Amino acid sequence: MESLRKNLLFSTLDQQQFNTLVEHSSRLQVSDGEHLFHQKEAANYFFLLETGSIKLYRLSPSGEEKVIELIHQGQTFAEAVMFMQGGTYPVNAQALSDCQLIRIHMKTFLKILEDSTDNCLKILALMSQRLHGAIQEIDQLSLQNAKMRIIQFLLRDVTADTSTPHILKWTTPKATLASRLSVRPETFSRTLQQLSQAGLIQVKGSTITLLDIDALRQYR
Amino acid sequence: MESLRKNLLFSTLDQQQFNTLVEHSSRLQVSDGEHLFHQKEAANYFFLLETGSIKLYRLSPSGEEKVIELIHQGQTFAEAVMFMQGGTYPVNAQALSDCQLIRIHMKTFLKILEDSTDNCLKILALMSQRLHGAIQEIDQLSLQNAKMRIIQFLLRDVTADTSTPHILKWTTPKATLASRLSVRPETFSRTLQQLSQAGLIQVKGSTITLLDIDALRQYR
DNA sequence: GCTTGTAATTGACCTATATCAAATCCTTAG
DNA sequence: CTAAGGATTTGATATAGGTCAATTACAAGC
Repeated sequence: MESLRKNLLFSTLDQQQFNTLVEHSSRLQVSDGEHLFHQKEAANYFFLLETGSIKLYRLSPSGEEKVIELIHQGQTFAEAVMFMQGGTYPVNAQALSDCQLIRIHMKTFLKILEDSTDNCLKILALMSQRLHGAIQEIDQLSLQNAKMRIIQFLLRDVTADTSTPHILKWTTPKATLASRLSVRPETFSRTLQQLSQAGLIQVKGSTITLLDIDALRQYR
Repeated sequence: MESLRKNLLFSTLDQQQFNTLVEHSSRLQVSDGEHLFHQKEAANYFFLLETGSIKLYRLSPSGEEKVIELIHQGQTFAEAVMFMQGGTYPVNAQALSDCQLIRIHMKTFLKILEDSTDNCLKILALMSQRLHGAIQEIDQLSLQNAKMRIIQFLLRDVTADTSTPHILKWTTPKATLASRLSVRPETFSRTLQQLSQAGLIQVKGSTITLLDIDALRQYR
């Protein structure tokens, strides 16, 4: 349970608290395509993803899927459910590859929180970060158009260094990324095409090279 | 500071904590149209709205306004900022009418939280509720079309009772509501028109009568 | 009551993005 | 290597909802 200790969320736990937590946590695997949990299912655990990637999605009344978030290794997810009244998962979680994860017993963790405000505050920070992310998302959906959302996504983890071309490679199917960005795969493809033609990026399968970061920023 | 005591957020404070809080809180008014705070402004206070209504909005790069949330009396807002790294408001807050509110000193409240996990957990519950709301919002924006969002909005506080026509009246300018719902005022107007023609609702100025709630539900 | 300014509606038109279908490309199993 | 099946791209077309402009309704002050 090394990876637990390393996670920021648990960093303020004292040794005893940590041991209790470990006792009530277990490692589990899900294979590519399998579901970890479904929307509206009673929630007793939240998770830390050790390896692999997971998509959290919802279904519209008409049955189409919208990816709410992509989880990558090292991230925890579904902790917010701990504090919600219903106590059911608000999304579906499906593995995008073989995954290894640790599931953490909510009740146990809650008990620990009750003992120490330090931990409480830590998790509060996390939650407000999530909330802020969500607000960000809302205004991207409502104020930005598809092209801008896509560019934003491309620029996501570009740091200050704007001169060197930046290479990014993705492992997630394009259709999934498209859903995350709330566009159709066709539109996603066409937009990359466009940017490519404009000389801003270069697409090679699932490897994208950002050629002109400043120009992309301009756009966004 | 009666209204503070009544608010769920502060319900678990003991007398001493409450007094401390009151000492560091003050009542203030903003008149119709005035701003309470702006986006990116350093945040030292969060608020409880006693009377009136407030809109929280953001501006797109191109300067257009998107209403993120409408605050009504009795609600607290901007508490999440307390736990955020930057410590600046992520939205603008503007009064939609003359407002009376209480501003609460974040640092003080944080100190109190540090003393008692009860309060921490309470606010965690609130935050996860907010987060859940935001997720709800995201999937409404991306999975639902304008008409459905509008209907959803009309049905918002319709309870179980589906037989009696439900009357709702709004005090917020239509353009503001439209922005909240991420549609243009024109579209908002036209959609209401449509629903009206279909015999599902009846529009009289800012008073709407829901004539056929079941049919509306059907739609959504 | 008027008059003036703002808000809401209506109409005509346009565009971004969805949809549907077909053509490629890519990966994997054999 | 080859075949099969899914993923991705490309093309053609449709449409929800945006934009712009004109019109009407409504409220506030005189």
